[in-house]
Amino acid sequence: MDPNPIGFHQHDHSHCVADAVAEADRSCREAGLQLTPVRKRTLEILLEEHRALGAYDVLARLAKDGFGSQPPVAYRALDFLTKHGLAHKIERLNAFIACAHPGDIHTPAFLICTSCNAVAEAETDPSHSLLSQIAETTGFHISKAVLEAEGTCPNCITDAAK
Amino acid sequence: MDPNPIGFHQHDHSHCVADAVAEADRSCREAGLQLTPVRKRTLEILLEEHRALGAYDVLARLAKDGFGSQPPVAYRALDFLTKHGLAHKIERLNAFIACAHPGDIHTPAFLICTSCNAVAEAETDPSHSLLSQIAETTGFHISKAVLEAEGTCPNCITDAAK
DNA sequence: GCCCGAGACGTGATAACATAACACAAATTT
DNA sequence: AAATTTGTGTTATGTTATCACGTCTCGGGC
Repeated sequence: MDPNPIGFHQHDHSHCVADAVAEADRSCREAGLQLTPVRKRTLEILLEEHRALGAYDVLARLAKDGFGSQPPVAYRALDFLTKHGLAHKIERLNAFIACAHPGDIHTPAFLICTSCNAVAEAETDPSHSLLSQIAETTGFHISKAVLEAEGTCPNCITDAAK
Repeated sequence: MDPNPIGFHQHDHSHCVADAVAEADRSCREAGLQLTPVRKRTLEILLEEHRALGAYDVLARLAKDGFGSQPPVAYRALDFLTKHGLAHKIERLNAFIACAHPGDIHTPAFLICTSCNAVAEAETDPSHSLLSQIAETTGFHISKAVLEAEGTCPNCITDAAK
């Protein structure tokens, strides 16, 4: 598997974890939100792995770092992060991933490679989206959208062709 | 809650269950698939309820009708139905619903009302979809897409305004 | 200073969702 | 007749998620 699956290309993220955490720190302070130690550590874990992690994977790491070892510890931290746009839940995988575009207003769309398990977050323009159109014609008011596609990423397509 | 939430409007489906089952029967025979008693009954259950049902809800009904009472019984029947386009899984709800457009080639999109729990299946044109565009620009090959929106349906918006 | 409510965290317990592994039966193939 | 495939049932277990309760801390109001 691709060791650093970010949008399906190699990437050195030795610094980007720290940068992203600092940015999260700043934006939380600005919004009056508490990025507490468990929450911050949870975000770091997601950023370090740079892939979709199950809540129990996160929990195991948190426990190893001296935080609580029971499921609610992980779920509460993940709820906070997802609620405030710092992470997303991939419904198809029952897993969580750090947001690739924090701060931006966006409806995230995910591309899940079933070959290498990489997950890429694509930026989307909400106004053009299919779901928005449907909503408009039916009178349905959307509060949250889930857009996820499963398939094969460019890297794995190339590999398979060999 | 809306007693007959089909696309968010009232609907008499006293006959449509039988019709849909007959149609499924026919298409399975044509495709060389076995619509066995458990599978057929599972489809009927989904059609009768006309809403998203958890696998264990389905299982309880199957057991009451004399079929097996263990989870695999329901999961296997639901797998068969979803695999062959007779039903869909709503990932956001971990629940299953009968397909509203069996036979058509379509990427289903769902509108989930968080107020009355109704789920509507919208027809979509795969070629226009947002995900297709993303796939095209990134070189990702999509095998399956999940499109689900949560929000408030027209009926509940009207009710809330009163 | 003290009380109090809100928010955060930790715990044990349990609920809800899903699959693995195996036995048996029927239908089909060899 | 034996082997293979497909379907159904069972037991057991694995995985994901929430409930309920006690404690601590931090701010604001008295």
